[in-house]
Amino acid sequence: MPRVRDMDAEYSQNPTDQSGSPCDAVPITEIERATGLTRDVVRKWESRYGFPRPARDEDGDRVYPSDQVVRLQLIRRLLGAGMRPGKIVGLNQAGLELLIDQMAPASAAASSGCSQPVLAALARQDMSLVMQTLRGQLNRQGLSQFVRETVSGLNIAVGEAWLRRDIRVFEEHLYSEAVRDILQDAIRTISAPSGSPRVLLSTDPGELHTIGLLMADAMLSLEGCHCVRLGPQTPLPEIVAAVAACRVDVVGLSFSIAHPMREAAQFLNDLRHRLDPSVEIWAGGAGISRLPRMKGVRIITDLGEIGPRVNAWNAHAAIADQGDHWAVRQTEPESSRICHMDRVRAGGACSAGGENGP
Amino acid sequence: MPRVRDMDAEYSQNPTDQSGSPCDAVPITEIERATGLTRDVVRKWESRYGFPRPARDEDGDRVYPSDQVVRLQLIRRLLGAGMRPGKIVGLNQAGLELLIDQMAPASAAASSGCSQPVLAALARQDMSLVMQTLRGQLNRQGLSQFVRETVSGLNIAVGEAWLRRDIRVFEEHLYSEAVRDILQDAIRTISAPSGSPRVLLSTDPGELHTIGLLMADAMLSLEGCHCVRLGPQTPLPEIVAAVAACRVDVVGLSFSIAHPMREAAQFLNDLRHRLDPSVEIWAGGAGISRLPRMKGVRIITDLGEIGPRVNAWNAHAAIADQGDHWAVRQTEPESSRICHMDRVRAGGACSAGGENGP
DNA sequence: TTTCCTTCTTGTCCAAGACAAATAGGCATA
DNA sequence: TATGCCTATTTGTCTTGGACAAGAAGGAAA
Repeated sequence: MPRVRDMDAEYSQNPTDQSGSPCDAVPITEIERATGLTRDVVRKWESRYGFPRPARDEDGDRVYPSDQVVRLQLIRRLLGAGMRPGKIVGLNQAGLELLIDQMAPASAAASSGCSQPVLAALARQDMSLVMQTLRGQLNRQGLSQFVRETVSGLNIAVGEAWLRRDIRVFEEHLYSEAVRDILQDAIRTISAPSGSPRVLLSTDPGELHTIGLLMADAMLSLEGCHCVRLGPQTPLPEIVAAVAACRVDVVGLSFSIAHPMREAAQFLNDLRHRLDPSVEIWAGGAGISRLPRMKGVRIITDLGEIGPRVNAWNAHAAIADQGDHWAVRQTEPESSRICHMDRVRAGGACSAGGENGP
Repeated sequence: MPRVRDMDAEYSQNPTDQSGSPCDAVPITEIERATGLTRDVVRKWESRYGFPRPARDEDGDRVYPSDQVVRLQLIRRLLGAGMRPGKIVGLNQAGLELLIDQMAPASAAASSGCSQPVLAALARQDMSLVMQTLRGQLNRQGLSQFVRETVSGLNIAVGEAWLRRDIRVFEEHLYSEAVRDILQDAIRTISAPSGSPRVLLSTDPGELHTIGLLMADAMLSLEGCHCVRLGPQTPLPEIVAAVAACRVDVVGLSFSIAHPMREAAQFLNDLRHRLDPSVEIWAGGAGISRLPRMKGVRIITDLGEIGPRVNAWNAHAAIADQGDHWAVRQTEPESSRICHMDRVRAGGACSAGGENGP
């Protein structure tokens, strides 16, 4: 039965915030953006688990108090870590935080390397110290190790620090910008104008985490690949068009945890069907960590895989150039698709989650 | 009434695509992605205008033939150019293309400066030529003029070229990345670690166009300001927290045309009420072009205004240091708000609708 | 020409339910 | 103890038909 927009006093728990501030009356659209959960899901949770329990505005539309938004964000992260909605939706904040604590009890990532000093500097908004520390680490380790270890670890550490409320969202943003700055600068200094394979980098529409993309760009550039960056939010048909126009050999995509996995799977599937079979798809990021295996899509669970992967591609290309292109590519042993995609999960490339929303 | 999932033979126009290819049986989720239109809108059009008219799969779910997807994409473009749905939804493909052709008949912006060569190179995806042309122009003009004239003009030219179908969305993305690259590099070379005022730069949540932000960053850095970049999509409370924590003097915000104006107005209003009165708000971008004047918010209509504005701030700060801070600030003549804020529209860059919403 | 007001258009949200795909849990087998 | 299969439950996505406010258009008055 369609709802009737009554102004029943029953719903009068409206916060009557006399300043007119919107922060305690978040509309459902904003929830979608802030949490990555769809409207339908949020409404279903409400009816199934009794949470969230939004107030209503004068039109009868749902408006969520900010503490419920925070709880939804915590739930989203726990979901990404493998929890089931039935177990955690409806837990109060203390319960959620308890789960979080006992889930990532000082993970190795957070305490290794230069995570501690960076987090500390971040918490004081001392960006020059952050930059200095990162640059120092980059110079010590070299770009490859820096990306694979330091940035990966920091992404996880920052995400966990947010979860633990050690740092705030805007500090996460500051971190993102700092890393973006350093990576972009480093990539610029590598000149690989005509290497192979040619790789197109993007994220699916709705994905904003560009750090993962930059990390991939760095690793690929180091291997001599020619990277075509499309930036975030490229619609599928445009990716297809760009692949043809720019004659790329590989499409690299990054998915963050903030994104519904279902969509990522469908996106990859559609993309696979629309691309020439000779174009490979390499997908990475925490958003696809527990994706069912798909034919014709390579899941990159660790940035360290990129080097060997590029070498393999070039080897195949060399053979293919002597004819028999397809046969060789097809007989590629399927087992080479490693499946220890456990770790990285919730911690892969861009799990820092600093953008979209929270 | 809730639908009943019947398998009525009435709907048997299902394309029975034996290859299983999704190309002629596109689910509604894919429509959302491919067109940027929401499910709700597509369904409403179906009931209101009789288009699109999807087939149904065995579950009773809508599946769209690919030609209808194409028509929806054309409609989306015309909508972005200001047409009304009632006039164009339901037109056949020929009618839609006719409308597109007779619109956008080559504007002045597209033919000035180095727009022509850049557009031509872009249409061939010759990114090294694009970069070379832009860098040359930057060196000839200097950063300030380059930003104010070349980039501004190109943003418009690229947007119009997209409308005319001279370039595609992915080529617009390539342009964005190129400009981002060049601007970020140029900004890096300016060192102004401790200048004043300290400016925090962000966009409201829902805003993705970062080029405008980079342009502002460039202009501010040239004037010796210390810029704190928060990146796009920072929620309002986080901006407030960041202002306090980073002790900034000015908050700079960019709004693109793709954003509903009333939201921008409300955002600015809320922000104004939550910030300390001594913190100024400078807002720019085409999204606020015809905003009613607001107390305590400076509208920047032209990037050229930034220089004088910074000078004025520093002069006021000097006076304020001798007391009387507020009185002086308040008597600033309001008339300095020029109104030829037409250009810069959407930052042109990503206006193509590569993102989520209509 | 500009400003105001009314009417139409159009996007967003709602409720309640249907259902498939994913997952968990039990049980038998190697 | 591990592994595979099968059933029961969970959970996300899609459905219909309608309500409604913000926005645009069109017309009248200044």
